[in-house]
This record gives sequence, structure tokens and C-alpha cells, in this order.
Amino acid sequence: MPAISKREQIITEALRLFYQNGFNATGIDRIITEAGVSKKTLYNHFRSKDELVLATLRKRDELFRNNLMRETERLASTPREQLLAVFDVIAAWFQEKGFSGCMFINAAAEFSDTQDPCRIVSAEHKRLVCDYIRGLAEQAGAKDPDNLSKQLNLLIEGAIVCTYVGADSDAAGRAKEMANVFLHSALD
Amino acid sequence: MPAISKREQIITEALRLFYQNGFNATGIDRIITEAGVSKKTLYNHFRSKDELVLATLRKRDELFRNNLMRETERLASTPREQLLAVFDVIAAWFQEKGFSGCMFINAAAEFSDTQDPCRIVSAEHKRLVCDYIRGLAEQAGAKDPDNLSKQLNLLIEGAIVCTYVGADSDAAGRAKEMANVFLHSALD
DNA sequence: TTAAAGGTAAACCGATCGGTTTCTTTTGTC
DNA sequence: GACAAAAGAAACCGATCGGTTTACCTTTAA
Repeated sequence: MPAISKREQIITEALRLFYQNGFNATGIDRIITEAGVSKKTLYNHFRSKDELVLATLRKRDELFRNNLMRETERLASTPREQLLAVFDVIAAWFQEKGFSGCMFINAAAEFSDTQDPCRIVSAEHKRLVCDYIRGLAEQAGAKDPDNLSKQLNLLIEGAIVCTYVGADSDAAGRAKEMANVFLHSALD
Repeated sequence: MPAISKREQIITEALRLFYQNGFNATGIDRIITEAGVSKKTLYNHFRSKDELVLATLRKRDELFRNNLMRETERLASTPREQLLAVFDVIAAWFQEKGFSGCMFINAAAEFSDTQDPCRIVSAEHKRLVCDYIRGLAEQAGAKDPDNLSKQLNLLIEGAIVCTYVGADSDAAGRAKEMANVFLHSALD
């Protein structure tokens, strides 16, 4: 067993390519070339491209949420401050080179069947991010944590789209200001 | 010259298929079959698939904004009410059968190059919608119409994503309530 | 020592991709 | 009725798609 398993190599490279260039636009041949792996090996680890796509989405969810939680808790110490810090974390994300929007929004755009496993994983990801925020809202003592978390989540999605599609360079900052308004009404 | 030109037939069908199934996933053969048109005719009217995609996006922008303005002005009479009515219009859009999110968000997901003409048209569309809202905000006498329009626009984008990706069934209603908060601070 | 497991490279598969070409038929106009 | 433009049907192009197969090469553990 090598330090980095072949499976991990493939997922890592597929993650990069799918995120950067889209799912349908990225062929298997491209993935195996850049991962430095043979086609047979890929199909030893994944039954089909669909299964690989699903595995990369799950990996992305894991990496994204871990980073979100780590950075949020690094930037602020109290739950209330953390609810705002979330917007600083996504602002930093928007600045990353290679930023290509939200991979799950992108996946939803390419897989039109709502029952497609990719769509289910994408909806699940959005729910999990919202769950994290609701946890912070509860800790902060919000009157209606569920409502507050859904409001902040909507602002996050809006900021992503305004930045990526609308090329609005300060959408994260605007969303943070807007979030502050709802924080006050939910916590004062 | 027939009542409906071949060009219009092609664009109409391409619009449906691209919106419903995605751009890369929709082949030329499928479009000509469903449009009832020969391949030669399609390539008489459009130099390439890329050009057809671009034409359908422009058509979509026209149809979408015309509908948005018409419905908004049908539902409410004063600019202030119209700013809120926008959210009722998108709520109705979300309910339409065949709703597949925002075609321009979807396009941005598939065309990763920011300089791609499709991306430029998509950004332009978002700007034009925002412009319309800013016009309403000006008429309503908002203190900072530009800021208000960007806030409301961000809420619209958030509602679209929460509905389509997150499967949140009341995102439009939530966005409307949130919009009302900013309307009050900008107009009172 | 050996044999299984897992790897590589490359040929191969049928299907589909975007796009072109050829030839025939229809269509609208003088 | 003659004629040119537009459209249709279908063969064809090279490239790529997702996926399989074959043959050979390492590693590793019994």
C-alpha cells in the first residue's frame, strides 16, 4: 500500500479537473493522463464515470466543510462572531486562484435529473452547511436558529452567484453586511 | 418567408433542450431532430454550436426579462410594491414545471473560461436584471438605489440556488421577507 | 519459489460528437 | 414555366466519448 493510494490520486485529480472544467467536458482519458494512472486502474477503483463523479463530490463536501469550520473557528471565537466570520471565509475562497464557483451548484447545472445521485449529494451538501450555521446560531442564542441559518445560507448562495456569474467583486462584503442585520434582529 | 422562420424554430427548440438538459449534454443531432430541421439548415443559420448557444442565451435573456418586467408591473402598481412583487414573480417561476434553475448560472457552470462569450452574456444578463431593479429603486425614492438593487439582486440569486440546488421549497418567500427589511431601511 | 494481485501501456469496441459534402426536392419569385 | 435560393435526407469525416480486453511487468506474501 503506497503512501498515497491510487484511488486518492485519481479522486484528487478528478476533483481538480471536474471543478475547473466541468463534468461533461472532462473526459476519462484526461483524468488518467493527469493522474498518471492507467485506464484499467481507474476502472478497478470505480465502476463508471458516474461513480467517480459521485466520489469526487463527496470528497469535495468533506474538504469544503472541514475548511469552512476550521477557518471560521480560527477567525472568531464566539458563536456570534463566527456567524459573521463565515462571510470572511467565503470572501477568501472567492479570491483563490482557480475559483470556479460552487462545485455543487455546477453539478446541479449539469445533472438535470433531480433524482440523480449527484443532485442528491449536492442537496445534502447544502443542508450540511446550513446545519453547521444553525449550530452556531443555537450556540449564539438566536431566537429562531433554524430561520436565521436559512437566511444566512441564502445570503451565502447569493454571494457565490453574484461573484461567479455576475462578476460582482464585493458580493461577499455586501452579504456580510446584510447578514449583520439579521443577526441583530435574531440576537438582540 | 414562413410565419415562423427556421432560425426561430431552431432557437426555440435549442432553448428548451439546453435549459432542460444542459449545453454539453445536448448534441446537435438531438436539436435538429426535435426542431424538425436538417443539419444543413442549422449550419446555414449558425456557424457553429457555440454560436447557437450564444443565440439561445440572448433569446433567453430577452424572454426572461420581458416576462419579469411584465409580471412585476402586473402584480403591483407602485415602484415600492413592485420591488417586492419581483419575489412573487420568481416564486411563480420556481413553480413552473420544467424549472431547471437559472440558465445563466447553468451556463457559467459549463463554460469555465471567464472570457467565453457565453460567460460575458451571462454576466450581462445579471447586470440587466439588476439595472431593472435599480430603476424601480430610483422611482421608489431609495436613499441608495444602487446599493438596494444589489442587495435585492443578491437575495434573488440566493433564492434561485436554495430552491434549485438546496431543494428549499420556500426560499422565494424567505427572500421576500428579507428584501422587505432592506426596503424599509432604504425607504423610510 | 511461486503465484496471486495490482499495476502499465496500448489496442480495441461501438457510439456519439461537431461539422462537411453531395445530391435531390421543395419553394417562392420574376 | 423558368430559375435560383433554401431546405431536406443521408452519407461521410476525423476526433473523442465511456468502457473493455489483452499482454506484459512488478510487488508482495505464503
